[in-house]
Amino acid sequence: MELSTSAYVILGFLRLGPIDEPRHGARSGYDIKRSVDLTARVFWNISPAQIYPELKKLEEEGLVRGREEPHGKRARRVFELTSEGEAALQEWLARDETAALEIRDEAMLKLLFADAVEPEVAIKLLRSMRERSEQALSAIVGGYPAGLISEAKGDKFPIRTGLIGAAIHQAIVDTTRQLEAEVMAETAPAKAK
Amino acid sequence: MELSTSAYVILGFLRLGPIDEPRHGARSGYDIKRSVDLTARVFWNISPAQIYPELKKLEEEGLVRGREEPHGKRARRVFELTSEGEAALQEWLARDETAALEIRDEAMLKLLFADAVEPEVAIKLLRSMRERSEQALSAIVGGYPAGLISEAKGDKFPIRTGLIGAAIHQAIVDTTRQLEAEVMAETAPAKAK
DNA sequence: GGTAACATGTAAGCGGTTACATGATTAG
DNA sequence: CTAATCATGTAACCGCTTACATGTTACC
Repeated sequence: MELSTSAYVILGFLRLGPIDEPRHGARSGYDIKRSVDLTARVFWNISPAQIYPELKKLEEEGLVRGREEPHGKRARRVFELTSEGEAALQEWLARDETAALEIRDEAMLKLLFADAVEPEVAIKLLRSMRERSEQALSAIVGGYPAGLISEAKGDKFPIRTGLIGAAIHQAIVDTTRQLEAEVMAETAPAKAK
Repeated sequence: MELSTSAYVILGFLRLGPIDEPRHGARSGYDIKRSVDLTARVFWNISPAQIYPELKKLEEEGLVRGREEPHGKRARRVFELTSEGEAALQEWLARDETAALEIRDEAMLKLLFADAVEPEVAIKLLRSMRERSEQALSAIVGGYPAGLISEAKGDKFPIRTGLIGAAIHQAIVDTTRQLEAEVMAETAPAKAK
């Protein structure tokens, strides 16, 4: 039985359980989307249009179990892992394959070609890259409480994953700051001597 | 006139000119693919199936100029930027918009859920992440001579972009190594005391 | 009373990959 | 002689995003 990566994301978050309010393991599609935005967004994204059909498929395959749990008149369908679902998740985690890493960064791309434009434009590029990573950093710090909740439940890896994300963006901040200085020094060499 | 990001990648590499053998500015679709693999792969990828149709479109729009330049009986179609193409590239570079950054990393994803499995599996995950980035680092170092060629032509940003890529992967190597040690210490607490 | 958040879904489209097809040339 | 590289393309498919549709509840 072949599952898409998105399927495993859903299984994984159902296992982690609610990130913000610790009810029990059961979660809605909406909750999953919110959790992804809170903890995984830096390295993975998933849209509602993927989540809902995927949950249906997973239920048909017996990897998750859903039940209606409306709040008043507001529809709400919550899911939890079956033992088959947990097994599928663990099999995926242990699977011995080199995991795919894909980065698509328009900013780096523009920087690569920045010799075609004035240094001022390049500096702007570097600055906006830096600011983007600074924002990502505070987003990770903002998601830190969510990690703490996981940790309270005995899950230590959400915070560790956040650490890696933070290190990546810190590296970008440091390097772009350095390059900004370098390019600016070339722009105004009149000041030297 | 709206262009896709892939279109700008092609324009950008045509402007940079040949990365490995400095002929003149003209380049084939095949060359573009090779250059991307050599210098931009860490943060952007593009497949032949995108390049060839896009070159045709760009020629129709007058942003590139192509001519046949066969090597013996082997077909070869080389392109160079028109002044309109150069202008389009510069407009894009200077355009004031927050550039999109998208990361899709299965390894990080697995790590996020690693509490579901034995610590040994998590350590394996961390190790393969580290090795992946170590490989990326040597790929960047391997592409360094290509950057030097650009620099010889007066283009300084290819190397600078490489510096950022290297910093990112160095950060991953450092952080995963640290986490490996941390998890291993928890696995074998018997040794303590 | 209005806006934001909660909540679930569908349809269309597109950007991109995989696989295939074809053939020439060079290096070992 | 054969494998690798050079070189250009097409067709099919698919994962994913955007946009849309719909209604509820909480909060200011």
